[in-house]
Amino acid sequence: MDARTKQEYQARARVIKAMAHPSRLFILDELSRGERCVCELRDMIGADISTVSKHLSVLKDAGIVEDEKRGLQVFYRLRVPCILNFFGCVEDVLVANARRLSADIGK
Amino acid sequence: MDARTKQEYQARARVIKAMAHPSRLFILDELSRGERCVCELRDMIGADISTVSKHLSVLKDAGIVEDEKRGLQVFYRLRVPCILNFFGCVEDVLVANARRLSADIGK
DNA sequence: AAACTATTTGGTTATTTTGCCAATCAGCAA
DNA sequence: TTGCTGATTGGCAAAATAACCAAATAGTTT
Repeated sequence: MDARTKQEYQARARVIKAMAHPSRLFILDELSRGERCVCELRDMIGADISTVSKHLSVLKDAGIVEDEKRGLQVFYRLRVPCILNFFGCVEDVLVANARRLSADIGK
Repeated sequence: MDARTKQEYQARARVIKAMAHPSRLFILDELSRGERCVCELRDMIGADISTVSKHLSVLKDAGIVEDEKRGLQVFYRLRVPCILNFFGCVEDVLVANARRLSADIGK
């Protein structure tokens, strides 16, 4: 794998890594239904607002979400909607895992 | 977010986290073209074979790939092909990022 | 059985990530 | 200006990841 190819995979990994956290997945799922301010997300997630803010900045740095300040609040929304395609496939993996698990128990 | 919902997002994050590494993304991309043995992947990635083996076990534990031993070699293949849908979207994010970057420079 | 090959596992160290608290910043209201 | 609210930033300790080497395992060949 040459240096150029390596960089390409690093760039891709950076995007996926940004999604690889329960709270951040939740945020993406929620934003798929429309924009939300930080305080709404904090209420739903139940973590410190600084924690939620940092999760959002991870998503923003990766280019997955964008923000807009209106008055006191900052609203976040998805920047690239295709992100949602991910969920269906992840669900497929989980279903397959569940099936394997019950098959293994059957043995 | 109740405990049950939290667990669901944790399960999803586990799958995505398994993909969130350059070498593991490369492996998935490569496996999309057919099964490969560990030594082939090691040659392509250029890391220690123990490192590659551990990456593969991360993907396997997540239920994304499966392995089969034939003779001395262990072959890995994708277990859930829809994983590949991810790449297209990740690419979209990267293209959008590149566009934003050049727009910012233009300012 | 002994030597050899392909892979996995254990252990160590370095690095990254996470989550909270405290402090700061930005916008609005009194 | 002063205070209040929403959000971000800096800093720290705990936890999770990553890569390598060395050792162990499994299967082949001689």
